[in-house]
Amino acid sequence: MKQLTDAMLLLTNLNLASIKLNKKLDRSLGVHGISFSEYMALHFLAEQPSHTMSRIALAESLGMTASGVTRMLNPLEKIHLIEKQINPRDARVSLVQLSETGVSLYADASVTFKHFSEHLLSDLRQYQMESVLDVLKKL
Amino acid sequence: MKQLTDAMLLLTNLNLASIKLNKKLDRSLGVHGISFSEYMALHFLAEQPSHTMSRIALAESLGMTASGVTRMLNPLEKIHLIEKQINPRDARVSLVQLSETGVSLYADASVTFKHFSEHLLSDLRQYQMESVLDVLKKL
DNA sequence: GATATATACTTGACTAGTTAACTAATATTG
DNA sequence: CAATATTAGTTAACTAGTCAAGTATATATC
Repeated sequence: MKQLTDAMLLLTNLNLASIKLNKKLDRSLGVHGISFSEYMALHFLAEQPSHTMSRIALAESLGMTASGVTRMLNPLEKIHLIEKQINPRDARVSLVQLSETGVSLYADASVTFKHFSEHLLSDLRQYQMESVLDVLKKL
Repeated sequence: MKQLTDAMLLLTNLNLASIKLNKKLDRSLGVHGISFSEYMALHFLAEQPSHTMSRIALAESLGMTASGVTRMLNPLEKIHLIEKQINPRDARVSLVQLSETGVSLYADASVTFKHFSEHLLSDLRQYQMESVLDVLKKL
C-alpha cells in the first residue's frame, strides 16, 4: 500500500492542513489573547440571540467533551469574557453567557480572522468553495 | 460579525471536520493498536524506498515539532514497529526505520484506512475531490 | 410518592503535543 | 585550524484536551 487512493489522500491532506492551519490561527489570534479554539467557543456563543448556551450544547458545537469545555471556559471566565448564569428551569445546567467584554473581543478577533482567511483563500472560485464545504459536511 | 464570510466558514468547518475525523480515525485504527497520527508516521516512512527518515524530516512531514516526534516514536520503538539506525555521514542524526513488523502492521492498517475513507467519501465526484485537494494545498 | 434511570456537569489521572533550554556534532569563517 | 554558528535531537515543564468516576438534579416508572 505504497500509494494512497484519492479518498485516503484527501483525508491525510486534510489532517495535515488542519494541523498547520490551527498553528497559524493560534499565532494570528494570539494578539487578542485567545487561541483558535477559544475563538470558536466565543463564536458559537455570539451566534445565539441570547449569547447564552449550556456547556453541553457548546461541547457538541465544538466537537469536544463536556470535560474539555469545563477546562476551556475556566480561564475565559477569569478574564471576564464569559459569565456563568443559572438556568431557573433546571438546576443541573450551568449556562455560559458571553459578557460585554466578550462580545467586543469577539468582534475584534473576527476582524483579524476575516483578514487571515480572506488572505489565505483569496484566489478561490465559488464552485471550489462549495465543493469543499460540501465535502466537509460529510465528515 | 454575526455571520461569517465564505472563507471564514470554510476554515471553521474545516477545523470542526478535522476534530471529528481524527476521533473517528483513532477509533477505527485502534484495532491495530495505533492512533491516526502514528499511522501517518508509519506512512511517511513506508513512502521512502529505504523505509528510513531522519526525525527532523519526519517532523516536517507530520507538521509536528522534533520534540513531538521524539515522544511519539518512543512507544513505537518499544513495540518494535520502528528501529533506530545511525547515519554514518552525520553522527547528529538518528535515522528512523520501519521494521518488518512495522511494514506489515502498516499494510494491515492501510486496509482499514482505505475502507474507512472510501466509505466516508463514497459518493464524491472527481471534480469535488480535486477542488478539495487543491484548496488543502493552500493551507 | 419511592425508586431507578438519565442528564449535566466537575474532577483526578492520563495522553499527546508544545516551547525553551540543553548537549553533541557538523559547517563556516577569519 | 580555532572560534563561531548552525543543525539534530532530547528533556523538563507546561497546555489542551481525553476518559472514567463522582455529585447533584431531573425524569420516568411502578
